[in-house]
Amino acid sequence: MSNLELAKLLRLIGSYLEMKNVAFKPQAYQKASYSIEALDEDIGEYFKKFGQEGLEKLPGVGKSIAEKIVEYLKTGKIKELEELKKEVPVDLETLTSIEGIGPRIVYKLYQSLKVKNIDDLEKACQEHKIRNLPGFGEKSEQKILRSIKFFKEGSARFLLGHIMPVVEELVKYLSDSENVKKVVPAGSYRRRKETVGDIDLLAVSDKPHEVMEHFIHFDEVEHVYAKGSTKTMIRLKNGLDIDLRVVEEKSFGAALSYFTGSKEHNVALREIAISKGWKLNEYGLFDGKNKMIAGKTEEDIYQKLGMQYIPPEMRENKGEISLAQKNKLPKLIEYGSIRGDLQIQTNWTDGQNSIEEMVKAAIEHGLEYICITDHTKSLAMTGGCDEKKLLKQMAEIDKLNAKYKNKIKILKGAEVNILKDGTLDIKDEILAKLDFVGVAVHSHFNLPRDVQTLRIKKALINPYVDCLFHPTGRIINKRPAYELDIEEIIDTAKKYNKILEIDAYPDRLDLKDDHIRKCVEKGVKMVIDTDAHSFLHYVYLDLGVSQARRGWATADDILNTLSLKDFLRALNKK
DNA sequence: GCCGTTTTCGGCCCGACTGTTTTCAGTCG
Repeated sequence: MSNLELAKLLRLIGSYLEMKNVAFKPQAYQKASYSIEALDEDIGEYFKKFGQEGLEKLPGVGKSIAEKIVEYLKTGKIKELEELKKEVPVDLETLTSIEGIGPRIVYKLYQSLKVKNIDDLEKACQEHKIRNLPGFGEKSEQKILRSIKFFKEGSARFLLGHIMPVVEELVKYLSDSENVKKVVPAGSYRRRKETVGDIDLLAVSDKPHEVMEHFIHFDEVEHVYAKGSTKTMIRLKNGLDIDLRVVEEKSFGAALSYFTGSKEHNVALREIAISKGWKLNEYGLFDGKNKMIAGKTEEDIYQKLGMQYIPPEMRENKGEISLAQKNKLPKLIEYGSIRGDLQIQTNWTDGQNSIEEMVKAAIEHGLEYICITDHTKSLAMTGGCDEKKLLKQMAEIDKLNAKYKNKIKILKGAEVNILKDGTLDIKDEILAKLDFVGVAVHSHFNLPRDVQTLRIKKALINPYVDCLFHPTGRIINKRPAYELDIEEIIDTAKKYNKILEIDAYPDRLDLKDDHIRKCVEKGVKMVIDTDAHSFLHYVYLDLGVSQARRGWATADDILNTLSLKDFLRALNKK
């Protein structure tokens, strides 16, 4: 995990330099930071093998940054950063994660009001100290307060996609112990909710003391709240709280069901048990004479209660129980069943990797086709493609298709920007040459609901457009969706045979579960894309599948479960 | 601070938006 830590420090140096209005260096640090993050090997190991010279071969890393990396590897610190921190002792990372607050503002507020952290900032707003500063006013004060509120509401929960690696690592660490018979994460993590508050792990073991001892010695543990033989609670270095419970084998299913939830789902199950004169709790399902009739597996419990096994992603008591009782649960889309990724950015715009690098990684990931969808020209900050650049990219893709002929198919596409009036920033004649056209909103988030809806509808019904990317524009924990009549967008997609995207990127997951269910009900087709900006991002495909399963989608609802041939046929039918 | 099949020095994605302002600074992506 030291790669992520180092990347964070480099990014922080960049932010400090930005704070002081230093030109160009911030971007240089940012770039180097990406590069470290993208390295698929531990930076320490890499350094051992290739030395400082090797570090300097990493894109964006030159002599100066390489030296800082070596310093970090040897001492765990970077002197320059320590000095910057001393000079301006603010919680820069947290402050700048508030929308609308960047390094420059942090600096100004520190200089004038000694604002060091979010609490200081909130207080300064409430005491109306900010509105009197040059360059600020009443509105900026209110905007900051709103952003803080949003940040605080969201930040207690972790993004599922961000914590999955460490949870999986922990589960593997526990499984590797000879004293652990099995270990499974329960809770909202198992239901694959887009954010989780904490993690509940369940384990079966004959030697709980040894297991707990092993547990608290996991590398990432920062603090042990409590340690007992059936329950131990710890906090990881990343701030995530984890409870481990050791249960008896005969109760494992009951405990798993109980701790997986949701609470509402469990209450409904218990009511069904009661109606039969039984009792259901975390130890098992018991009949009127208190004899245990199920509990070892969840399957047994559901069966005894007279219904189909309900996948965790559906357990929200939103109608799944009555369907299960009628044996009519949908057959949810399976993990690993996506065959093509249709939203991929490359270094032609704001992606980290070249088209070829993305292609190679896609092949390794077992994908049968991908679509390159770089941003278009009006998104200037990404170096968006204009018509000419798109044509050039198409030629490049032709070459790569020849080179990787029997391994993968690369489709030509774009993430075309929807302008304020609902027109697109790429001419139709060029769109006509693309295999797959996605459109997306990247500006004017604050239009009135009806105007926004009309704008997006107009873009979607363009005959050359196939799909609406990240339809609601939300960024989880950061920015709410724009005002939008999603039902009307879904109806429009139905009417004009358009596809809506499930963007699987961890902080987007857009469409969200409820919207997906509406699409399923109305027969609107969807695709699951990673919105990859790096070859590392293909792993997020299954996060999209999780979201789709939470929206009760079957493979039929998701077009990129199809083979290339069938997918293209489905596109051409439109 | 990094980079180079037009450069080892001189560039470095840049435009829209917001909230402040009478011309701009800061953020976003």
